[in-house]
Amino acid sequence: MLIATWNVNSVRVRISQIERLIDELKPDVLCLQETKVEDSLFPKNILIKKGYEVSCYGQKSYNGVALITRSKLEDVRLGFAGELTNDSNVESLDEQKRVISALVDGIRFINVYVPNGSSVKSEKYNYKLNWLRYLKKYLNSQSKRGEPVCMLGDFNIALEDIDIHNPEKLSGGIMATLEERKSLQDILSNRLSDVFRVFEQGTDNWSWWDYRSGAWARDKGWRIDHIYLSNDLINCSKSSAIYKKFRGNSQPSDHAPVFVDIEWPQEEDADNFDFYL
DNA sequence: ATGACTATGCCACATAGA
Repeated sequence: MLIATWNVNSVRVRISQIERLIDELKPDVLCLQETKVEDSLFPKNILIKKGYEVSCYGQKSYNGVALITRSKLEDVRLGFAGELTNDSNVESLDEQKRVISALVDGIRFINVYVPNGSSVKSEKYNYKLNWLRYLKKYLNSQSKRGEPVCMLGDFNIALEDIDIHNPEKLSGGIMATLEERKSLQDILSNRLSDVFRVFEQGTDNWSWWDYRSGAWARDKGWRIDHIYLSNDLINCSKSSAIYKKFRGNSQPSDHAPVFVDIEWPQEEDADNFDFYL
């Protein structure tokens, strides 16, 4: 099962590139962030014609997330309210459309677009930290169902210094403060792992390059787009990579797609298979 | 360097991104 996440920075501007990604990789699950469009204007039909189901949760101009899947989308949950049904505070948080989840082939996909935070001194930084507190509540609530989990998207946090091209200068700033990193680690705790790091331990693996200052040409990026798998799924992972070439497209998103390939559904006797060869 | 690009909304620049 091939799973991909991509911050497209406008689904309408990027739709032909999304089609190309689908034709090239044929992902089973594609999660988009920053779709920047209200649901009635989301270009669903193009994707349906390619054999996909689409569920989107968006708004005009800003934010917006979507799930695009080959298999049936089940138990779709929109916003924090979709999971935290008894929390009256989530209504105002959901004014920004940043989280959608669904069951696909028995896996709970949680597609998130974490707020950027602007700068550490900004009020938006507090909004980000509060949003992360609710993401933890969300995970705590959904984990009671015992579903295998794939939480993925644009986290707007570089977890380690090796995830930033210039940690000496940028560590401690927005997307790389101790507070943000601890918040995300706290959400992951012992239940979710960054699957990219199972296959690649080095630096210089970026998923986002600023449009400005020739960041792409100079390869000065950050790795802020992540795929987290629960322990049962980590054992099924076969590969994970950043599809860097899409950042080199003409009129690109500033993010590249990230994907993971997992063995799913699991082979019945996978452990014994080698024995019989 | 409170900058640089890019997208949106409503057609002028302001806002947001990261």
